[in-house]
Amino acid sequence: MPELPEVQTTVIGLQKHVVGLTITDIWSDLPKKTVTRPDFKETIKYSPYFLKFKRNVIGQKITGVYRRAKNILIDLSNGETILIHMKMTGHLLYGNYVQEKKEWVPSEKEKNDALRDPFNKWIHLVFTLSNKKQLVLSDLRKFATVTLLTEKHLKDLGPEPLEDSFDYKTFKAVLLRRPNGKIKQVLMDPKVIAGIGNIYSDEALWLANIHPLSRVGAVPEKQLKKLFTEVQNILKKGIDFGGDSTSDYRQLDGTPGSFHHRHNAYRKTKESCAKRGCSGTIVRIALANRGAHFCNKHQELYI
DNA sequence: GCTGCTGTTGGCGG
DNA sequence: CCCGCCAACAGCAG
Repeated sequence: MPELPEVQTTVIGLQKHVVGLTITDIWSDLPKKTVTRPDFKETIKYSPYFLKFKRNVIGQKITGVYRRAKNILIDLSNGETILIHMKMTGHLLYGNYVQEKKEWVPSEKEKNDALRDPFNKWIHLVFTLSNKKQLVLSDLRKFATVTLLTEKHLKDLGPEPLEDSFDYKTFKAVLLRRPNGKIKQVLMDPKVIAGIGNIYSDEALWLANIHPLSRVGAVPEKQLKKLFTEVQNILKKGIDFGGDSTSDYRQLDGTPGSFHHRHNAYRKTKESCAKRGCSGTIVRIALANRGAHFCNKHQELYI
């Protein structure tokens, strides 16, 4: 599940490998679904757009790659920017590929066997680059979207939690816009803070000793300060470990990250709490159509 | 072979 | 303001 650390891990790989290369061709087996119009929030999102996208992208040099929230942004020499959102099971891979029959597979000269991992075989979009290698999108559940960036895409996003300007004052102010909201839901809302999803919200709340159903406005200052610190710590740790590969996520070279070996809460249901001196158990509840995992002892509920 | 679960985001309705 | 529910999809456990 790509959240901020997974997207950042991929962006770091792209900055190292594809900046300076020119896009020479684009292929997709699901052009209408994967490459959406920039106004994809509207009803006509599946109308033909792929040809226009190709005209704007083929022949352009990649001048820079960066991240905003969970979006990968690829700057082109003509001033356009490609936006890629990996949603739940999408991830980008880079290597030597060939098309056999309809499917794209790593070529014989590709020595990196990680690209042959079954999680990496759901290829629905291929950028061929000027060095004859490919940048491909593998996406088992076909939810990822690619388009050209417009102003509308990023305007409602909350602040970036790892930027220097993101201090405790900002954190408190954005959270308190939803004082009666459940703290886990508010943390995951991209309009409040960018980039935090289910995994990292579970882990940050475990570290900060706060129950996920706590009301934002009822959490004492001291605990809120700790949460601010732990949110930043856990996101940085996710990046340091190359992201989380509990599920489909893989780094640009096809290898799994290793943050999922460091979980204390996410998907630890029924296990003993790992906090020192805590005799609690990790439990799972449904919250906002997904799972919330937390320790039934040391995470305090503030209502 | 069925059901439910996995999770991102925007949209809709109460 | 806050909540629940829904859609897109495919694999997997039971």
